[in-house]
Amino acid sequence: MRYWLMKSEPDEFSIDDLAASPGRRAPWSGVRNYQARNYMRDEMRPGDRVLFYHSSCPEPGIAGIAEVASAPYPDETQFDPKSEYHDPKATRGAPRWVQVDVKFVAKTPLVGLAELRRHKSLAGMGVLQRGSRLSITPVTKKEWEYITERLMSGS
DNA sequence: GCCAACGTTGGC
DNA sequence: GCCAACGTTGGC
Repeated sequence: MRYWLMKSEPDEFSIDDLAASPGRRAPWSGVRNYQARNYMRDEMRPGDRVLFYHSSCPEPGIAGIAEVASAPYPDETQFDPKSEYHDPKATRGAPRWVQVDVKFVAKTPLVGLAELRRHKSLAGMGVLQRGSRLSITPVTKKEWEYITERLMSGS
C-alpha cells in the first residue's frame, strides 16, 4: 500500500464535499498535469491512503484522510466541449487523462502548511518543495506515520 | 493583487 | 531540439 497527498481547492471540492458525496466517494477529475496523471495511471492502487490537502484558500493544509477507491479510468470531462477541463486533443479511442475514485475516511484537525514546515522529518515532502505545484505527490510511510500519529492525534 | 516558479506551446 | 512567450498555480 502506498501513501499520497492530493491537493484540492476547498472552494471547488473540500473534504466536507467528499464526506457529503454519494457513498462518501467521488471521482478525482480534472487533473491536467502529466506527472500527476502518471501517478494515478501507473502507481495508485485501490486501498492506497491519501492526505487530503486544501490549497489556494485562507488556511492551506491537510484537512483529512481519504482512500483510493478504484483503478484509474478515463476522465469524462476531457471529452466534454462544455467542460472547463475539455481537451480537444483527447479522443475516446485515445484518452489522455484519467481519474481515480476517492473515498472519504476522516476529517481531521487542520495541519497547516506552516506547521508542516516546522518539522524537519517532513522537509522532503513534495508539497513543501520550493515552487512545487504538483497536485498529486507521493508520501513516504514515515511521513504518513509522523503526520497521522503525531500531528493529527488528540489536539 | 502580487509575483516566483513551473509546465506547455509553438516558431524556428 | 531549443527556447522565448505565455498561462497557471498557489502562498502570501
